Amino acid sequence: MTNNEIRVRIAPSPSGNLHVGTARTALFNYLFAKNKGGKFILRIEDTDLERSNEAYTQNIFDSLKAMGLQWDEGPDVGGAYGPYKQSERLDIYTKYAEKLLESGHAYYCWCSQEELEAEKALQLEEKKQIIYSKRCKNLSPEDIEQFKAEGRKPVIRFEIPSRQLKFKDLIKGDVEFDLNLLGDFVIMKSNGIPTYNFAVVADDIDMKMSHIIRGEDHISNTPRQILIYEALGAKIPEFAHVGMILAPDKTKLSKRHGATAVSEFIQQGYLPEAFVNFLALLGWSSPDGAEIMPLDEIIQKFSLDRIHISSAVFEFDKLNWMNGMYIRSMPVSELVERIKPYLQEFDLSIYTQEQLETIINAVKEPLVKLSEVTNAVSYFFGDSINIDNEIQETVLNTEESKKVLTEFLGFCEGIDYGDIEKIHDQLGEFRTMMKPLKPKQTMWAIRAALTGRTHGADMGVIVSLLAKNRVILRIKEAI
RNA sequence: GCCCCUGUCGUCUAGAGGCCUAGGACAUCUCCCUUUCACGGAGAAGACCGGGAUUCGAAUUCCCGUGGGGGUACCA
Repeated sequence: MTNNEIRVRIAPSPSGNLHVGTARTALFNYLFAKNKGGKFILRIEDTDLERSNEAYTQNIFDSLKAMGLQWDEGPDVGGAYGPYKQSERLDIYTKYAEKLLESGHAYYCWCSQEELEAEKALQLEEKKQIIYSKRCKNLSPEDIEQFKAEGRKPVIRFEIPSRQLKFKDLIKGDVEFDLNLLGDFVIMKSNGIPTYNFAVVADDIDMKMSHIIRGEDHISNTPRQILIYEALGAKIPEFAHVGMILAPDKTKLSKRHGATAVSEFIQQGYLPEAFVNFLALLGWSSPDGAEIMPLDEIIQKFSLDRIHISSAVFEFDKLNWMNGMYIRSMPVSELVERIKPYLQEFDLSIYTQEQLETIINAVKEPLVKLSEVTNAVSYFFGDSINIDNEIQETVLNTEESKKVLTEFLGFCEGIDYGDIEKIHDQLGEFRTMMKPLKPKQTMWAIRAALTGRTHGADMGVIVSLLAKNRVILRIKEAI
């Protein structure tokens, strides 16, 4: 392995299902790695004992896999730089913290929560900068004994030097911070668990990350992290901060805006490949302007410099369109398989696989989400159907419709139910027979009687698959 | 409050000083196709946040203002 190998990671915390924002960050990392022949690593950041949950970890695995973002190293597949779960790396952080203590970059702090809050309140009142006072920086041995006697457990704080810090972000460009505005921050909590800012750096060093591609909500953490790299004498990776994904009201995307987890979208009937394609276009654009592209094509075309600098609003219109495109272009046999979970309430055994494919083919056009197929296909099942009042009134109860259906009842006898093309011809004949009624009037009456709807699949398919008995039954019921 | 990031059609975006009469996609509207809905095809409408400055020339550079987002934790 060479020193300039590209290694990137996605490091979600299992305190919720995989969020679309995290998913997009994962995607960008994956695309970057694969485009450069590098490695994509999954690390689970479960140091928040309160909120972390095994079920969420599983959801993260499943969602990432569904999107096709297979990781090269991770908790389940292992790798040379494991373990890949922070809860299994606790001793590593302790060692790094001791190093920082020894080198004088960090110190123990015995302040209680209450003392800290009081300090903050005072600073607020005096309109001063809200910064930790460093009061524990130079404690006498007596003070420390005193604190210990009180049973206090210390945290470890990292000391911020007094200077400016500048770094080059691959997306944002130069970013500069005045470190005098930053307070000495906690790297080890009093319970011996590292804080986020410390653990990420320790892990990213150990796991040899070359690039850190993440959301811009981390941009203000970056100076603290760079300081730790420096203090540890480690190589600083390249940073790339991607704009946030916002809800249509331009606030942070959250539950109250509807689905936020990848798994929810998939459940609703969004195809993972369509979802991934859509996500890629949320902030990134291909050099040739192409929009609908499979993952491997996106990998080929991907580069960090085509990531848009600002945040993006997540709207459903384009996702819906794109999902429809993927549904329509998918081979029917595969589509049927993907659709089956949404057909559980029906007795599929009444049709052959071929017939099922014919049905799906006939109803797939207007589908936006797979879940809509349940309703789209319902009149192909069962004997009788329910017809709602409006259709009954406006379509079936007219004189013309009665006439059409009565005529059609007789006509049904001679239909060749096994041949859809022939049915088209025969329906054509029937329309001619019914002149001067408009073709549309004729067809609507039959469609309404057979399906209870004014729109739906091709009539040839409907008549053929319903077959003689059910066609006659439904026509009779409608008259 | 303070700090950081950011602002092109409703939305996603192209755009790196003249190629911009600002391009594409989705959504919207109109028309065509048609046994319905759709799909598909053709077209329309629609944007550079405001103000200064630099320049022969600015969506593109720089300042100020303003809108939006993020951070300011013993959360990640």
